Amino acid sequence: MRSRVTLADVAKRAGVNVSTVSRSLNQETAGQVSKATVKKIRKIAEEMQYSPNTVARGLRTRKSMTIGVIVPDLTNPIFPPIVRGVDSVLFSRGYSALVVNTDNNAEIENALFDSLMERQVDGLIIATGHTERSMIAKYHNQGVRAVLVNREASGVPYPSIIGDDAAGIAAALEHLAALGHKKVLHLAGPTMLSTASVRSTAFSNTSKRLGLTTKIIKATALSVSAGEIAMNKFLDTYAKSVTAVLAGNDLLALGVFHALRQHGLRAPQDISVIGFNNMPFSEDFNPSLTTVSAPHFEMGVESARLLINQIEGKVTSPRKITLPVTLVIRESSGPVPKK
Amino acid sequence: MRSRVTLADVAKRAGVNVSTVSRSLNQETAGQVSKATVKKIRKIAEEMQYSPNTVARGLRTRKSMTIGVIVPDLTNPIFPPIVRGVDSVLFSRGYSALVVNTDNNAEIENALFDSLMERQVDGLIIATGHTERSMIAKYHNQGVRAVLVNREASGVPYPSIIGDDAAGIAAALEHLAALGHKKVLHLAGPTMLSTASVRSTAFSNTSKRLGLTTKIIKATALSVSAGEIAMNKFLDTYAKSVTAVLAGNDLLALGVFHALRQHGLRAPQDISVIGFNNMPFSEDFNPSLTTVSAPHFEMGVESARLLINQIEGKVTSPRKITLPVTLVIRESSGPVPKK
DNA sequence: CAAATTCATGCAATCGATTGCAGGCTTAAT
DNA sequence: ATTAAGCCTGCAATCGATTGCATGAATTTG
Repeated sequence: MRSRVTLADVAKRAGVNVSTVSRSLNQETAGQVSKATVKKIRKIAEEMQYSPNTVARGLRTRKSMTIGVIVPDLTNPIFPPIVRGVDSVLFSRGYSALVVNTDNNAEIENALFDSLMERQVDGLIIATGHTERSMIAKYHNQGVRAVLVNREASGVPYPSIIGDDAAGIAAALEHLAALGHKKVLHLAGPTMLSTASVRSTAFSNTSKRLGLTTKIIKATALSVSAGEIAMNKFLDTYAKSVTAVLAGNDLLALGVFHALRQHGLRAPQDISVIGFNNMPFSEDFNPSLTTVSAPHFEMGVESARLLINQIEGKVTSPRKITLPVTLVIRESSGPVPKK
Repeated sequence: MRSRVTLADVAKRAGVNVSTVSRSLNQETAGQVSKATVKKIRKIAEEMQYSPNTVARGLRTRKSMTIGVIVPDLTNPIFPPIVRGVDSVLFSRGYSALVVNTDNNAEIENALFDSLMERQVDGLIIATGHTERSMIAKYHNQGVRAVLVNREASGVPYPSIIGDDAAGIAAALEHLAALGHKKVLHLAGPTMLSTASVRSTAFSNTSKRLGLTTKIIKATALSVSAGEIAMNKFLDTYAKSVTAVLAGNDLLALGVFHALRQHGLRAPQDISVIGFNNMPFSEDFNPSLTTVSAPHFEMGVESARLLINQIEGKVTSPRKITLPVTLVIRESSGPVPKK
């Protein structure tokens, strides 16, 4: 890399001290310098194409203008929209995002956390459901500023931004009930994941209220293959015991599609299927997936706003922001099959 | 953030100078310190949970251990695998990735570039096809180290890692020819995108070799909606003039599906459709998409390797790495319809 | 045993910014 | 005209590491 223009270079050319250049170029301190000098220095800096060295500045100011974003796996299509939402806010405020993937592995998460701390990030946006409470507690003990996104926050000292999972589950079940379904399966994600347990609880509550007969099975991960395995196992023994399945997320729902196909069953003719998230391309699945749409981009936006306000001490942030979700009805849900 | 343990803290506790601590903790300089001292200092550092301040180190060493990764849009499903490939290498070598999205907008790209430079990134991984040659030239003039990924490199001073697009297109066309197709449409991406023009050229060459009759239309972007619009327009006037369409990528192919549906046509019964990339979930489309599988994760891996080797001056890097692709045959391609 | 190396450590400069303090100069007030 | 009160600007410390050079001790060599 070619060496870049420094404050000292500009100062020399302008015949002033570096401190004057620094003050002239910084919005808040420019008032301390005469208007004429500011104008002259800005012109020279422009000509020389001066641009500040963020690393040097960060050392002195103890701010890196960098935010760590911790996700389980960028390859899961709900995360890119969140990251882009985060990014849009961060960039406009002069921050950058350092995105890391934990693969839901505590050891990796620890290593990544250390790496982020060494890089002096100013805060953390945590989108991993898996993160155990102890890990969060550790962050907090170290005085790390953070917000949680797409993750429940109970008993945790950080604010969180979530979609209204309970309302989404309720809307989905009401939709099924309206279609005449009485026996519904819930394919839940692993309980260690906060979204999974929240949705699972909402499922139990709502189905009780609606008077539905239910079964609940658990997948070992929030992935297509885990969903497929769990659903296959279920179909092997209980095939005709339910007329609909509500999956913990869209990937699990996709796994359900695969399993149904392997059992010669079709959605929605034999069994209705509903997912959660409205992930990109879920409308293009075969059949197109009825699902609960969560505002992932906005969740990213809100989490970044909250974090930065917290960092810059602007406002006392709310404990929790719940964003509305909407049920998107597509082909995969239909009336109860006549037997 | 709580203030962290510094070298000086460790030095004081150990009763030595900071320089001794620094040398003891750094692999390459530990030899300059007596074994006993090294051992003692490492123990103390461990106890105090010392971890280096990357910002301070970076200022002195003029290395930020950070790499800028420039993509058009993380939301396009081919990029997350590339980014994860990049990340896997970077992390294991102690680097971090700063991922930015240009949305194929030159102005934004410029701003992002400046921001990356201010952050003293050690190099760039460029995955934007759009980047004009002039922009690349600018990077090079500033002495920036970079590699291109998923992007053609002709006439450009940086090495590049690409999939074997020509071979992929050839395989797809041979597959179509073997199915009896004689009249094939190519739905190309905008020519300003390097992958689009490479694939377009390969299409022309191969179809000539195979003696196919062809039509070529262009979408205004590599997106579902752009593909849908272009294909709808084509179908409005030339509906029955081809029996197959080879799309410039999977998103365009998905747009083709939409347009076909709107015209009451089905793939592959009426028209066969082939995409490019084998993006995640393309096997779950309706119908499942025949496509050319490109090794995106490996492309990310190789690009990161190349860049780091270049930065650390290990080897003279090759000008170009071409990774093999494979045709994945699924439901969307079938024999020519009997009329 | 003296001279020459080698070894281990400390001192201090450096990277490129920001910022508290001081001093010179201008302007205003008495 | 003298003093007080700004207004600008410069000096120098600082952030937390790395590293060239110097120094004194330990070891080797002749």
